[in-house]
Amino acid sequence: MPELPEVEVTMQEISPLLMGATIEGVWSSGKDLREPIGPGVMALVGARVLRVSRRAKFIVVETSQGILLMHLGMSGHMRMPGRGEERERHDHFELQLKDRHSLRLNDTRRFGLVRYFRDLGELGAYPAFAALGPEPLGEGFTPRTLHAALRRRHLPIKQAIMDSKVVVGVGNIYASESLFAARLDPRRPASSLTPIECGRLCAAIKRILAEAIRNNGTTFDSFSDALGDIGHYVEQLRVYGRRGRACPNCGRAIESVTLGGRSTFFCPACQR
DNA sequence: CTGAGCTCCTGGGAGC
DNA sequence: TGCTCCCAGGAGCTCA
Repeated sequence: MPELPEVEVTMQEISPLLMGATIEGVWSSGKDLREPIGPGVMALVGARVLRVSRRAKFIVVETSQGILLMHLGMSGHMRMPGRGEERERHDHFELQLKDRHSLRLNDTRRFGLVRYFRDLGELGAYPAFAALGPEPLGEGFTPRTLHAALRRRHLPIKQAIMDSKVVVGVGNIYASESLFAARLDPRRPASSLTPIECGRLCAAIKRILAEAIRNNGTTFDSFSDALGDIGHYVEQLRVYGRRGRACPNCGRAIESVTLGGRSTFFCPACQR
């Protein structure tokens, strides 16, 4: 469910709740997520939240007593329940805040992540964090950097842009959408893209992700943001999940193929 | 280094 | 109704 736009929307919504708050208690379900929630998180009790940000699909909560890194995985979402609201099935982690609502992570499939770091240095040394490529909406992601990153990659371009070393935050939905916007066939070898095509793709990724953030992300079965609002980008999807329906450009039927084990949607006429 | 394949986990829907 | 199979927004691991 969550790709970069969903994580960004979530981060923006939990930020006001967390900023300046004092963490009174930390609870976890005892079930492992992608990895066990280590006992280190208990160091956050008594801490004051100083900063909330996003890097790739990670939410980073900096406090006076260390850093909390959270990832929503495939099925995670945050809620901000008030006092006395019962926990729900698949709630796995909770920050209890002094004089405020709590923050709860609910994650059905448990592919999410909650991990504690003592400081920014330790976070920066975390391999999954250190190896991250450029932010798609940042200045570090340009046609030039994209072309350089793709030059030696022979796998399909769709898979390449989902590789976080190339660019972070582009998941399965927005990969198809971005390639449609850039008029590029998702099956093309990444190395075959010309600098001009890399320019189109870079611009398309930025535009699609920014649009999705403005629309509160995409709702499929259940994505709702931390305020319980649903995302509306699903109404804007041009190709994803639309096999057999008409291409919004040319009217030809959208096709689907499997690339890297993930379903991929495209217009065989518009995308070359 | 690259890329293919498998894995973690739960739940919903299709088909029989 | 109930079973089995397939699929789902992510990403880390191993192996060739």
